[in-house]
Amino acid sequence: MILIMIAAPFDQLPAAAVARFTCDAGDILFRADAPADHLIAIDAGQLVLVRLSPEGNRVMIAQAGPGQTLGEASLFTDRYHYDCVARSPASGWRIAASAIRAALVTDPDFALAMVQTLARQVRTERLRCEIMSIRSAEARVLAALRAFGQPGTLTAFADSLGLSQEACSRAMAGLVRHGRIERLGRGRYRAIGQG
Amino acid sequence: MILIMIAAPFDQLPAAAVARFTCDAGDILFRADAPADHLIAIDAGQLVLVRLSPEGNRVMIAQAGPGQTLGEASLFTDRYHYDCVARSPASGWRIAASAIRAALVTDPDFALAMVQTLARQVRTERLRCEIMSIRSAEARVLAALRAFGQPGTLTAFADSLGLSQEACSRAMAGLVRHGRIERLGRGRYRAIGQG
DNA sequence: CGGCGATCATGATCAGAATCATGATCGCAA
DNA sequence: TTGCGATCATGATTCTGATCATGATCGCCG
Repeated sequence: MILIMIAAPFDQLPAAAVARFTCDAGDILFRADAPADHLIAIDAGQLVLVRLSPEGNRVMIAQAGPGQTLGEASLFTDRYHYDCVARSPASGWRIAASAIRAALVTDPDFALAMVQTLARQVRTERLRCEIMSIRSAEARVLAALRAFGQPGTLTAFADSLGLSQEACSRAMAGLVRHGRIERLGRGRYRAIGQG
Repeated sequence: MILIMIAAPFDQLPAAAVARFTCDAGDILFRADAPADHLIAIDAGQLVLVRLSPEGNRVMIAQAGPGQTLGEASLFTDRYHYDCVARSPASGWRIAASAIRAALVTDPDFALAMVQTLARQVRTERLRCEIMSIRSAEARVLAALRAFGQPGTLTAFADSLGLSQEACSRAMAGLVRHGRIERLGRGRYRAIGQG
């Protein structure tokens, strides 16, 4: 038998509240305007939230990988506000929003852990907003590398910063020249002195 | 007697857990490495979190205004990691972290309200990120006006979008010309068909 | 009322990012 | 191994927004 652990705080929920999923790149986990009845915890792969801007452009809201969750807002709204799409083959858990709401009022430990998870998410999103308000491409890329590292491809990284792939690539090259970051390989970079 | 309401969910806490504060621009609400024993709910003004970068520059981590909270990390860590500084005259409440932790495990309604508040903040910040990734100044301003309206001055609005004041003003003028938004007065605009 | 600082509007110029174009490199699969 | 599509790197050009400069308008207070 294979045991696959589900990440905190959802390991405290009854087994009936969670369902395993696996998917391929391009699969849609949920769509905007669909009933928001579950959130998603990722074990492997990369998922992204995308939304169409009024002009019809696809805009990335967030990208998440192993250990992260998407769709927390579904707990208190009745419809999703964005599409959740797999960027690569991925697996994880769908967690019933109703079970989470129930556990919040009956399980103090779960409530504490849930608040902690959400507080971290707020902090991360605020940080992303501040980074995106940095004008210079090099400074923005450096700040993002220090804060989050480079989770996926260079193109996806550029998207998440509101930069074109070319501007991001050039900024990386400049930062390497100035000794602020190191190049791990083609399209893979890391801030100096970080894991 | 003057009654000043404290925002949900903190209105459910005992009175001893909250303390009113007012401060001037530049005042420091808490410092990095100080004991993290409270979080801050803002009634008026703008507060920012700043940290020193490896180069020694002051880097803004987050900014928050009326209705938002700062310092949620105090719930789970024993020291602050950033300075909290007032960018303008501000007022609000200091809320004891210990009281929040206690209420989370003893008061199911409070736990629900707290999670709801945080989930909404996550959604709002994600929306901000989405809007900031819109390239065109006019499209970005239009999206922000539709999503949030224009809360304060034009300059502050421009800042929150990562635009210069001049670019924002020009974008507003262009949107008015194209009939997408209406001008309520000098420096005050609104998306067509919104309150 | 008149003065003054803050905010907004707008023109001119410039820097830098987007875009277009092209070649290099990688990963995967036949 | 070879071929091919995806990704990355980089040059050339365009164009948008930042910046600088200036004037207009507003709110406030004496």
